[in-house]
Amino acid sequence: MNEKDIVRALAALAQQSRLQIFRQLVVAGMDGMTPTRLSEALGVPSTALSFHLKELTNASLITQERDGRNLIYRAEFATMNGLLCYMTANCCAGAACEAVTPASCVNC
Amino acid sequence: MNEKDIVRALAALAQQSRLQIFRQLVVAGMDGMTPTRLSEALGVPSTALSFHLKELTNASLITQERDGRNLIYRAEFATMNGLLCYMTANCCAGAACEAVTPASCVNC
DNA sequence: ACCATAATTCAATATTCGTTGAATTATTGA
DNA sequence: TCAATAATTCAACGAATATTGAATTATGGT
Repeated sequence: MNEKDIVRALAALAQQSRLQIFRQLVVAGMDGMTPTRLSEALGVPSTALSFHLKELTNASLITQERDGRNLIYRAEFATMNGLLCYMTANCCAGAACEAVTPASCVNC
Repeated sequence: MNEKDIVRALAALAQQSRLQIFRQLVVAGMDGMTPTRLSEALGVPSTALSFHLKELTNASLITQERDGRNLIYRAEFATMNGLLCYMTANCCAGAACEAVTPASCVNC
């Protein structure tokens, strides 16, 4: 994940509706959710929802899979993890400090 | 940290120059850096730098302290940590899953 | 007080973003 | 194939963002 990917992912999350959508999908886990359910749960009109789902998909923060006439969206945890790691990288030039490093960032 | 704070922080980081500034300050740790040094290190013109520093400050991602004729900016690790926690909260409805939870998020 | 340095504010501009409603595509079931 | 459901695309608009150069404020040293 390079700088451009990180900016893209952050921009995708830096919006109320999209942050809510993403968090909803994080909670849903591997079950995922359909646009219709997301729309009901969050009160986002379907046309706006489509737009936001595309933004999140372009940022690789969510994935899409078709199941009959429904689409299932799921959070992409690998991307989220990459984001968390990037932000704390090289913290305090490596010295012990007050900063937080996500548990799984040993190999970032 | 509520939803609005999170969106504000993410928006502040969702821009190439500001992400670079923030990371530079994360690396600098508690020493911090002056606008002049940041400008030199990153090649961001001072007027744009001021704008971006204000954005990051408004988002509580960095702090400002005066030292003589210099200002010293520092990363605010507490806010960054809040951000990391927020994104993984209630992951997979609490079930064991592939998601990452930052080490210090027990009390989020 | 004066000058130089440090940094910010202001005004203007081009670009990007979010939302809405209408129209369109895709899939299933009768 | 026809109707219904699921979801997306398109066009249009107002609002927010990033960048630039010029002007301004604040501080320290002589």
